[in-house]
Amino acid sequence: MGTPEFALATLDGLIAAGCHMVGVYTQPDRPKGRGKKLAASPVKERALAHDIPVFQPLKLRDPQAVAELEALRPDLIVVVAYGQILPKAVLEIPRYHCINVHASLLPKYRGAAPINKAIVDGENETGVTTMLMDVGLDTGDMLVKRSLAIGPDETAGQLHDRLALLGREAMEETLRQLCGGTLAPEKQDDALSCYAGMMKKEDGLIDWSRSAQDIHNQVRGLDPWPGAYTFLEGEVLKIAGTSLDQNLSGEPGTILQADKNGVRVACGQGALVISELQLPGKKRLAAVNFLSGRPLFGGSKLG
RNA sequence: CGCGGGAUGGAGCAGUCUGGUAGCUCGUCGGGCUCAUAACCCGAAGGUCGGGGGUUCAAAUCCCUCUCCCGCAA
Repeated sequence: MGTPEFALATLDGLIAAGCHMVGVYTQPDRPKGRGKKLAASPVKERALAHDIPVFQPLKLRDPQAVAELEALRPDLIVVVAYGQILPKAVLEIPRYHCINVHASLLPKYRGAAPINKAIVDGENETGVTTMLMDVGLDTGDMLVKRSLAIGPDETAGQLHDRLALLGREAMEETLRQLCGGTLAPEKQDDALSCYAGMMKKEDGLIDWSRSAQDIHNQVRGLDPWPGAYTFLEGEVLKIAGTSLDQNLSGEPGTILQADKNGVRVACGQGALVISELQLPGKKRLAAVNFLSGRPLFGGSKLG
């Protein structure tokens, strides 16, 4: 069971491992993109390409959906970013377990947006954890953990891709242990847990009174989605590709310099160097190109 | 048919409403200045104005249509 791109690596791993998959569950096709056209999830497309039966129940709680799943008689259910909470009735179906791959070092960052939140919080390490699912949200006993260091300028998109691969590895190791009978479930320490709720558009609004480091974390943690933004003369201005300049300072939100090297903006502490900017209807542009068509001068304010 | 913005020399934009010699900031190339430079000065090359059709003496500009890109919303 899985839905977004993040789940593809693990799905590929299972396919490569030669697992016999009786079915793939994914979220129903939803209106997507500009034309509001129905779009299949990445997992659905991959499953179809491998001739694996696809199931897309609107609600997994629906007794009919539960019965349908039961009829498949799965030995094991692997869940990666499926997007629906599995009810107790479903958790009890497989002969062995329901195993989930989660993109954080549990018990930290349970929930929907662990990758983004870890960066926004300025963490320098994260990872993936596989667990035996229970009725709680990412609260099951942990099985295999893999960690990696977060680069100082790494974006959520980059980290996402690395963690997806790490997740596949963790899942493969978990399967080896399962087959070898060496699984060693470990309880989570709830006292150390924290949750990463779904990211919202508003989380991208920049508060220039915060430190340059904090804003830098926010920008890369929300890149490529939902994106960090501020306002330029009443227009939404998305920014990306930031770095720090601790030698400059000024009234928060003030543009200190704007040239081919980037747009330097004063923050509560230090300054932020912006190398990519984007206005509504325009493409994301490198500072040098952006400034060619839209000159910015020191002294003007953002926000 | 969800709303909206856009496609103009290599890059980013203006010009479109009020049809009539293609403009700006960069980049590139040549020359100059300088101990030197991504700095400054002078000069040059480079464009079927996204594709197709129509109106007109004349279309980047007006009308129809197609393709692609992006913001919002989901």
